[in-house]
Amino acid sequence: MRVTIKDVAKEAGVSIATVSRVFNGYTDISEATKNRIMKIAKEMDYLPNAAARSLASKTQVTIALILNDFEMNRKNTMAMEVLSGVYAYTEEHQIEFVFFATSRIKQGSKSFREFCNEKAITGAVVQGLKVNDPYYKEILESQLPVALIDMWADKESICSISIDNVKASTEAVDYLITQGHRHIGMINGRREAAVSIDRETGYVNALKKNNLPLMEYYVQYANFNEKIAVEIARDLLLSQPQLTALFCASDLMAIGAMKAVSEMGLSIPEDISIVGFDDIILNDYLTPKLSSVSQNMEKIGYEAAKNVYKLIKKEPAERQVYIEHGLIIRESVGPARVGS
Amino acid sequence: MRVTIKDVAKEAGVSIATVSRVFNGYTDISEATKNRIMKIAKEMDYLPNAAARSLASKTQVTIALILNDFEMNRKNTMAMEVLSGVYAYTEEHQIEFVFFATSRIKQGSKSFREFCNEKAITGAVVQGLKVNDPYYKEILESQLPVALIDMWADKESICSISIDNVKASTEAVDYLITQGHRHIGMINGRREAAVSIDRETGYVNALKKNNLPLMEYYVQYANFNEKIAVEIARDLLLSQPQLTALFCASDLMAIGAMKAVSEMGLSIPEDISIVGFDDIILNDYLTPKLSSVSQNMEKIGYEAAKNVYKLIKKEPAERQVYIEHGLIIRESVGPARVGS
DNA sequence: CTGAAAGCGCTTACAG
DNA sequence: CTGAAAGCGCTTACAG
Repeated sequence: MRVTIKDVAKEAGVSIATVSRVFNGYTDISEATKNRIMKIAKEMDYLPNAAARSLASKTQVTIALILNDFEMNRKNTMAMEVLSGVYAYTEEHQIEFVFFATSRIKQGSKSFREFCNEKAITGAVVQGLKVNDPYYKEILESQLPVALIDMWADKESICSISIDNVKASTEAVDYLITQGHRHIGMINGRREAAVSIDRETGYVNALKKNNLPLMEYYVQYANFNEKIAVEIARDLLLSQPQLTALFCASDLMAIGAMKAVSEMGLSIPEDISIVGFDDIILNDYLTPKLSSVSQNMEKIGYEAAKNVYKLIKKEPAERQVYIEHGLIIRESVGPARVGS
Repeated sequence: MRVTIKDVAKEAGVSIATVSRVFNGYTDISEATKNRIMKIAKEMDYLPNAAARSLASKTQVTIALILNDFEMNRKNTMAMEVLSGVYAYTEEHQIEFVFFATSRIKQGSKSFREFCNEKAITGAVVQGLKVNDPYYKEILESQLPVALIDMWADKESICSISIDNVKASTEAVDYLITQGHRHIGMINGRREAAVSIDRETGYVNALKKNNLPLMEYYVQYANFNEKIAVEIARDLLLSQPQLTALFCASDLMAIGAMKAVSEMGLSIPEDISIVGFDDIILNDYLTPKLSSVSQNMEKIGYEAAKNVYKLIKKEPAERQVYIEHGLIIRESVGPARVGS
């Protein structure tokens, strides 16, 4: 049988209330009994049962990490990194952590409120959600503190965490321009995704800033999908042969673009330069190595957890938190080819 | 405030016991009240609180996934896949799921029993453990049902899940021999790891079966580490120039070996053929693409959960469960170079 | 088929 | 500084 607070209390010759108090860090306990109880508890391998604790306490905090479309994420470790960051924060702060993987279909059968009810959630970090997902609407209607990763919502109980996608994209495209590129295409993600809009804005900003004309058809959408990106990139490069560089809103799409380029018999970066986004591990192993905008997903997860916790404690929290990003220069960008 | 069983009972005009019974699938309830309660519960977004349920019920099953050295796993998605498999099983069977990331250091401060106590664990799937980890010893001493991934323990409460590493390695080396290789080196992982021993046995078996002499110094240990593998592979190839192929006990080490080969000015597979192990996503993006033994970590996670559940229910479970593996042929293996 | 009541392992005012 | 007791949201024999 499991060891309970009763066992420890009996062993220490005190009431269960006293044992409970030492485990909750109350200060009005004599050092002597406190130490004795701690020692006995350690010997008996006792740790308060989390379920009982969360039931009995009105203040127990439980933060959920809700990962949408978790299964689809095999090629990058971003979901894992977010998990790692959220987990690290909850562990450091002794917050209960629960994990929930959902999908469009599952969102239909178990509502966000049902889930929160079931697990007594006090706050959630949500990743991978899209604006047309049922949970997005539910979160907007609920009062529950939520940190939304890579997604914006105008509500005081919600905090958005991401890198500054506009700025990061501007920098990436700026870098291409610095290398002499004047005709830069963009392979963007799903049109509706918040990050797509921001990354496109960044692209446009960079062109404007450098007085380069903005060609509408230079921007194509490949749904964050490698396979689609192959076709989109091929079509774009064939129809716009003056292009010398491609800015891609994800590394997976950049990899697709790279495939398209080599299938066309062109080389990177001599003919076409490519910059990706996310800086997934793969980049370093590609030939050529892919330059990319890096975002620290673990930090994003950590900060997301930190900010829901602020929201839970009703401390002032920013509505939009930006995490620093980077531009990792590798081999996929070179000077623009002459005559272009 | 959250909606509780009381709220639903009041709304439906029944006792909480009745509501509880319909949510626990009792059959001796009139269809009429059952349907009414379900309808009301759905409308109110009610789902039984898991903490209260696990406290009150003696039969509530909670399976933990314990991931050791989770942080170190950035380059492959194996941990994520195991998580995905375990999660899928627990969800399908309505089992409570809890996640716990540990490390050598954390194992020292929170014992396995304390953790199980805290989360009311009825069974655990454990991955990434080493024989000299404190938890390994604790698990051996405990009566708790545990599924150990890639690790063996001779105890009726423990079940081991992995691919048949001996057989898989034999097949991989056999394949190299089929391609004409007679001098095959092996870059193995940590000497103490169970999988290392099995994979080496498989290597030896293949040589024996084909009447090839076994040279002790053909086998080197690189700790499952890419960087170390670079050096080990270089040293091995320099000292044994007759080698035409390398069998590596992990893809990360194979990638290290590939680096060593190209740094030496040799090419793959013309000069040296390489086979890896694990079949991580990276393989498909390398140049040349890496051939490898594939293991379905998601399936392993799923089967691990299934088998702890059997153990929990005291159903007969095998002590050692093998999951099917594959040999994925890509570009890193060619015919042995002539004159060798 | 359904309800009243004890109990799961805790926390926390309330007394002293 | 410490204990007795109510209560958190459930489940489950026990009655009827």
